[in-house]
Amino acid sequence: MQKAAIERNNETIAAQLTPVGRETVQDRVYSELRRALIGGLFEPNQVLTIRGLADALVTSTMPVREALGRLITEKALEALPNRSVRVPPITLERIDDLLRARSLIEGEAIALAATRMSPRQIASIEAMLGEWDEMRALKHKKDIDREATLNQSFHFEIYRCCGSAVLIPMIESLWLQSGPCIRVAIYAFSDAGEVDTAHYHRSIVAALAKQDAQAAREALVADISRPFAFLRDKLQSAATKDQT
Amino acid sequence: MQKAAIERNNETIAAQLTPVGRETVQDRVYSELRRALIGGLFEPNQVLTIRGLADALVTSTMPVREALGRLITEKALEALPNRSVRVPPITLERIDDLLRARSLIEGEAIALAATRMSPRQIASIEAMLGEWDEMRALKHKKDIDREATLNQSFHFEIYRCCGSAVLIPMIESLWLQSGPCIRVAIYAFSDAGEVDTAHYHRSIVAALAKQDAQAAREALVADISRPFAFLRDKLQSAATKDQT
DNA sequence: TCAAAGCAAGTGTGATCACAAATCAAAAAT
DNA sequence: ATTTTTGATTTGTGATCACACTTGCTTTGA
Repeated sequence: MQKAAIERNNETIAAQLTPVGRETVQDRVYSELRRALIGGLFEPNQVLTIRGLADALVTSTMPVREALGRLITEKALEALPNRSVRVPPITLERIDDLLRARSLIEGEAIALAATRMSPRQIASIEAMLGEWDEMRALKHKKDIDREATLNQSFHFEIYRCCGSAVLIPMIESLWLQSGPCIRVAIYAFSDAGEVDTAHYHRSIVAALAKQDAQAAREALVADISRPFAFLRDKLQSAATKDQT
Repeated sequence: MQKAAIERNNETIAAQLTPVGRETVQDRVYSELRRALIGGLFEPNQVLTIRGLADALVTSTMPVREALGRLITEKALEALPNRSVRVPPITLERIDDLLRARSLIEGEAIALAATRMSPRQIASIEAMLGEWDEMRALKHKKDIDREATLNQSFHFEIYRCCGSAVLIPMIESLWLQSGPCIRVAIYAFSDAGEVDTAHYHRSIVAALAKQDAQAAREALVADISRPFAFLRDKLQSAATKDQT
């Protein structure tokens, strides 16, 4: 019996091959819609139809309706009484509400991460920061999508170190909910002149490197407050203008 | 033209009729599964099959699979790599993780509620407390289901006053996730002798009546920590016993 | 001229079917 | 006796269809 030999052979094969994964269509639809939502491809109040999305994604309605259902339970989308679904509208209350929740939960996550991050993990984050600067220096034209993606990776790389399997999905849900709002703010930013966004990220990394949980929390809150505050002002001025 | 008369007639009819509501089958399945989960009808590690649930609920597979998908995104259920779904297992890490998240978020919610609750709302909570004692005094036999339901109403009545449409769904998700754990603890409680659960709730109400946010937060954390701590001890002793 | 009724296109929901993958048990081979 | 293979059953996934409800427009009636 060549059991050991066969076993060894299988192992060498396994070492060379990369797992193929068995992502379902529904998963791909879900990821794609998530990406679109966080990226702000859909604007607030826009209604989405199952068949419309199915056509756009070139699948049948089945995976789409299940993905939509999941996004609705995460409050990333909203089910109207008409049974149609839309991207939730932006209101002042919702902005404040989201910012408070994000400060609370992401603040806790980064405070936990501050005491747990290994030097290797810190270095990884710092490298990211450098790459970021590089990109920003290179292209004078603003690449908002790339910027947003990098920002997302930066934050979640940190959050992943908090060691909480409960908090992280909640943070993902919060990003999903604030995605459309943030994107509106970002676009407004690029018109209203640039702020030094890099500064915030540097102070986050500095606090993490010192394992200073409180400083990390404060730096993070300052970072995520920025677009919310901007959007808040924008909405308020729009509201007062409507009154005239 | 009798327009005014017709209008008046319609209004009187509308006043007598109660809206019929348009709950879908999927919604009912979802609610039912939620109830079962929070109530601890399913035990940790139990796998659920779509067809099995569909038969039990007397519907087709369609509403069930969508409800399951929603529960999975809320982390109330877990999707195994086999694509089958089970209720998540209890581990020590998960218990601590859930307790931390619940203390953080529910603590924030009650702190917000403490500054916002109207005297009328406080009175409503107090009345609940009385009804509670009454029930407990009446039946010497412990009615765990009723107890749990009342506890749930008590907490969410308070949380609803926090005025955050973002926090409340997160709390619901957390209850869903800790439901099976808690139920295990509760059952163990009833064997291990009763603790004065009423005391915790009284101190919560007292803090709310004084609008003392910090005291309310602390009282709440003490309240929700109790079953978690109990369960934690139980698991740890079981683990050490396994080692022998 | 304007509101109400009627019609047609579009949309979500649930049921059913086909298919592929997983699971389990019995049979075969070592 | 243990392992492997084979085959039957179960299970999740995706597609399609039927039905009910909504919506927007046209037509009808006052």
